[in-house]
Amino acid sequence: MTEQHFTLPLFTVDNVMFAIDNAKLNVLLVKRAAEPYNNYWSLPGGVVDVTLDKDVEACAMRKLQQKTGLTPAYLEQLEVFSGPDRDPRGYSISLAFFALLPYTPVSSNINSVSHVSWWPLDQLHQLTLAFDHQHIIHHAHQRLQQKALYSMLPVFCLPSTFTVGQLKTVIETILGKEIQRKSLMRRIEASNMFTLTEQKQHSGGRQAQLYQLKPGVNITHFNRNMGA
Amino acid sequence: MTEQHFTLPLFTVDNVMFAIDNAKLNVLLVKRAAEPYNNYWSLPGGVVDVTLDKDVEACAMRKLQQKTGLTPAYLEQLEVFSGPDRDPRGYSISLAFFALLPYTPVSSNINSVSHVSWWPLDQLHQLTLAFDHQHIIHHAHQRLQQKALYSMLPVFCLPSTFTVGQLKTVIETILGKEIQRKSLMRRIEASNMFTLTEQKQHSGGRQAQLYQLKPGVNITHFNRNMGA
DNA sequence: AGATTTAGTGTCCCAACGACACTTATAGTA
DNA sequence: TACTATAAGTGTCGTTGGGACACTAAATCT
Repeated sequence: MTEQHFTLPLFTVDNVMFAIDNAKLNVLLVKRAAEPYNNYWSLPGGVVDVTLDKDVEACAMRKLQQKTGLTPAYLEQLEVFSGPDRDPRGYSISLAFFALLPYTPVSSNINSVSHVSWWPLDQLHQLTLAFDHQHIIHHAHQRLQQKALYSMLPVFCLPSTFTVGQLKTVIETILGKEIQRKSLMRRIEASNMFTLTEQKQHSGGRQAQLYQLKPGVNITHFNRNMGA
Repeated sequence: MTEQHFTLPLFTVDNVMFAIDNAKLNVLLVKRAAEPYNNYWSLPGGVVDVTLDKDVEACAMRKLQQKTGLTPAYLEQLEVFSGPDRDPRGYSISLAFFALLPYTPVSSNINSVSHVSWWPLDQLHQLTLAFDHQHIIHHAHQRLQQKALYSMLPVFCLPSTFTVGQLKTVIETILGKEIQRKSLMRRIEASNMFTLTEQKQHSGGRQAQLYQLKPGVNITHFNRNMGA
């Protein structure tokens, strides 16, 4: 492995992918298999390949696919983190992405990475992550909480059809506090983003209405405050 | 594992700096003095100097200072624009910043750039800008309008002490529509971000109360919808 | 002194939402 | 079959923020 010395800063992409499992918010991490931070858990990311990636979003998607086998349901730019000290190899610039997905177990037999794993967010402080990835995750989490208050983003943590109860649980998990079911239904109604389907049962209760995203709806354009 | 050889994309920083003059929203542009797009108007920006810039924000500030002589009152990351076609020299990645400043005339005798000038936003469509800068400005404008609705950001287009009337004019210029003075005063009150000072007159009317940002207030953390 | 102009207030109404009690539908179990 | 637990969904009150707009206040101009 050749040690590279940059006169130009190194530009990389990192992904903070969230999913909800077992009523907990999880982040997808990969164990590094190279120096620096060999064997440390880190965010899945990498370097842009100008022959493969039509833009940085495509790069982020490709890296996620390649390193974790998963494809996010939602992806957006979070923020650029930069400086001379965040990578021991020298000045580096990283564009962090923020991604959501319905929880999917990961198989860790992906090439080039020894391990892939979902980690509950509330256990991350026990780990020492590579680079400033702990810091990046913290920012991503804050963004997720912000957006959960005033947008419908959390639906990307659910399958394509879902019930109000499921969405309520997801939002509560993200926010770490309870919300009013009534308020959520009003939001769903007012957003005009969803259609109904048949029915579906749940653990010992009345059957819940299934909702579904209307095709071609831009979910990021709904503004309403909740529990602020 | 084999170390792959990548053609590294060019990473640059571009600044969309807004100011209000003559009841119009203006963008600061510089005339390029090199290929490609020689003599085209463009956003002031450049490449990171790892010896000078402690991070990308510092780079953005330095480039603005160096190319235009102005220092923004507010600066935040906008978005990363990337792809193989936005720069004829090849694959490029640009982090765009979004900046605000009380209007200040520019002197165009800055080294390395032939001209610097404020351009009214509503005249930009008459120009052909370098690269995808028109596109970037469009995004920045949308962001500015969004934030003008639910934050106090527009105060950065005013001197450190200002009147409600001035702020009203600034917001109306940004949004392109009138807002209620009463509503604005309620927002100022509710935000708890400002203190009062003495008085000041205006063209043929009652003297207006001068407001001032409280020290150490993070202006980005006020959420309230206006005119949405 | 009166007109004009801008600053600031008082008040009505409506929309959004938290809170919470109430009704409805389903599964489990006696 | 009835009773109970549980989750889904509704009705409604009260609060809050903000649009609309008329009103008062203070300054300049003629």
